[in-house]
Amino acid sequence: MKNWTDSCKGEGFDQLKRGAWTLEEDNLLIHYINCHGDGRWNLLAKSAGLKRTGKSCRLRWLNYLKPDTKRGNLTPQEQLVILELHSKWGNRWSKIAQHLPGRTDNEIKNYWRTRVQKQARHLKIDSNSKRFVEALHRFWMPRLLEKVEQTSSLSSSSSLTNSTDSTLTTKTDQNKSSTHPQTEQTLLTSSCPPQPSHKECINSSSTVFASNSCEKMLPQPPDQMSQLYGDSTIFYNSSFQNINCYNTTNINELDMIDLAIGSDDMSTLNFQLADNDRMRNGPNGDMAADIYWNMDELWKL
DNA sequence: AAAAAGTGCAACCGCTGGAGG
DNA sequence: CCCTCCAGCGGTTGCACTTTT
Repeated sequence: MKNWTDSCKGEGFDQLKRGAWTLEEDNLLIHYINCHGDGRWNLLAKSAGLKRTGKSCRLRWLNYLKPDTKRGNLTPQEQLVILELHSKWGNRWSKIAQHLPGRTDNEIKNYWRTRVQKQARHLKIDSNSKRFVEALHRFWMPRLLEKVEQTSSLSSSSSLTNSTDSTLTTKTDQNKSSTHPQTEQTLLTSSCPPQPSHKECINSSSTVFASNSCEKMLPQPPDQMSQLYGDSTIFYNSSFQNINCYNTTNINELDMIDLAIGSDDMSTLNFQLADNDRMRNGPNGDMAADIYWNMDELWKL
């Protein structure tokens, strides 16, 4: 079978450009897609006058130029979703990305490799091991939930979307996040069809929903924390031990995905300290404090 | 101040599978 | 079926930038 690269080696592809995209190229691609739509990427690349493979154009569009693509650090909510879904699905980045509106599979993959795997290295645990997953649920995710709560209280007077995107983005991210930020601001808003609304929530029994009407399906318990998150509404409880995921794009065909996390097998987790509270009382648990510190490093927001 | 090491992320690569002729 | 084209996925790389020495 001829692969993508082979199919691009024919006529007209002998002077293909590679590497970083220029402002002019971005403008060409955006303008062309605004006028003609995307798809048929090889044809699109030629028609738009881009000396790029269709594959490269597709990647640039989906990962960077497409409207509604979020930039900057992942919010604690997004990190929670990633950790949960990865524990269930593994490296199914695109599948995970479907539950994080505005985030790309590439971004999630990079997050996992640079942050999560780095933490696994610090702990000297295989990031694919059950032990590491347990560590995530035991130590990391509760802390993320705390972050969510803090964010919630801090941003009660303003929308979370705005506050997280602005306050959680480091100077470095601002510098790096876009090659041509001003171009995106000015060009990406024009003549693009609205993206489908996407909602996710985690209910009182820690259930993740992807639906257009999850609020209708679940009463909202009083002790539940909820958070507006762009087009999504996310509900968390505080235990986060069992998560069920309902993909209710078609509500009549509820697709329940059980994300139950085995929380009763912590004996395999070879940490010296048993619980979170003790871990946070540094003097009594140096090792755990180290872990805690390392995780804080990861979450630098 | 400069070099080395580390980090983060955009972009590329190879592969797979579906669609259509 | 077989072949080609294409879209999409996950893994990997290259490099700009930051931090450390």
